[in-house]
Amino acid sequence: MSLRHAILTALLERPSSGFDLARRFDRSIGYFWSATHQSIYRELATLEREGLIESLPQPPSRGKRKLYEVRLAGRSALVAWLGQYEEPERSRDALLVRLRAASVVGAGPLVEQMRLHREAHEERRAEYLEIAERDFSDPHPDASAQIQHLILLAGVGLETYWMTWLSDAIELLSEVDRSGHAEDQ
Amino acid sequence: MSLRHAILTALLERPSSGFDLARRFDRSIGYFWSATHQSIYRELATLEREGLIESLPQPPSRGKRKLYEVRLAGRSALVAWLGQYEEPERSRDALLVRLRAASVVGAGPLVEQMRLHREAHEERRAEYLEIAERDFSDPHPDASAQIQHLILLAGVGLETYWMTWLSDAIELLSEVDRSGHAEDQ
DNA sequence: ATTTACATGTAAGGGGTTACATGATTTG
DNA sequence: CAAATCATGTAACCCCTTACATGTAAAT
Repeated sequence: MSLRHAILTALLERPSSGFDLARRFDRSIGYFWSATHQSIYRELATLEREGLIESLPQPPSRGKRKLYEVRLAGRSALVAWLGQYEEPERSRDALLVRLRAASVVGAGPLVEQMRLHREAHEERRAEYLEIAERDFSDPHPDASAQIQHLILLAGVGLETYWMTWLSDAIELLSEVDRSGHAEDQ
Repeated sequence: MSLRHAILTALLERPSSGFDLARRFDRSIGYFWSATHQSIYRELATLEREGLIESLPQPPSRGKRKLYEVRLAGRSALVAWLGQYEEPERSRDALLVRLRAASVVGAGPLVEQMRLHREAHEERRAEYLEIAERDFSDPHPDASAQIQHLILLAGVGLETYWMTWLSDAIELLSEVDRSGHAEDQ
């Protein structure tokens, strides 16, 4: 149920088309809730059917921009959702599952994969820092900007965390590799 | 595709029933890939149909334990999967989506939710530390134990990270609340 | 004998991904 | 006018979750 509320949030800030939303997701809400254009279009259709958003009147045709804006019912639904408590989800990380498998059948090419993951996290971190500098360097930000900055910093911190953990992991796996393989246990 | 490989890993360590796996997942692989008993039973059935695992011959009946073990093809499939590179997934966190919404419609009861999340992360962290002390205090662990310890420490670090970030976030949101609401922007 | 814990499943539905289809607009 | 880019959608499938159904074994 998060995608629809992410969409409502984005549309409240600025009426947009599905295509716009897809692009905006890639560099803001998408840090913590990525979405493909297909899922966005589907959710937009559902939201409109339910009367939470409406498309600005334009001749509807396939290749034409279709702008949506949030109706009052949509804003209420968002506020209501904001009030619902959800337990924190357990994270799902295929790399950790691979590492767990490596503890049984040997690391194989996993160390190299971890190096690539570390690079990916480095790049993502750099990207976030760039955005932070560009969009949140105002010395007297309003409340909204402060919160958005905080969210971005959550991303920076997470990427940093994985970078350091991966470095430790790579080091340990390399040592283990040198001094007898896991398979031999 | 991670669940099946998590299951193969667990079964390689010890032939188990679906019920066993569900319990073992709760306190090991489940740190990074949780699974309900329903999904485990379904995947076990699929794996058996595909010939990657086999059930030990016993009169199959509904309320009776059904032990599975991994066949050679299953081990090969696991090793093959281990060699496949996957990009790191973007994390999905409904709380961050809520916070993003709060930057538009105001924080409302979100601070209290964040306190509860912080508590949940504290508890999970304590749980992991307990397991670490109980299972990984051997001064000369073998390679497999070292890797499993490393995975557990990834969990500890993540929980710690979210605890500190949430503390910062709660503090900022409280300040923002005191000095004029986000809604008023 | 009944309750509780153990154990295995089925069914429906939600939400997401990948692949594919199609039209409109801009640029060389 | 051809190609690239912008833009909206459909269809099939995958994996997971929630709710429900059912049977066995141990404890009181």
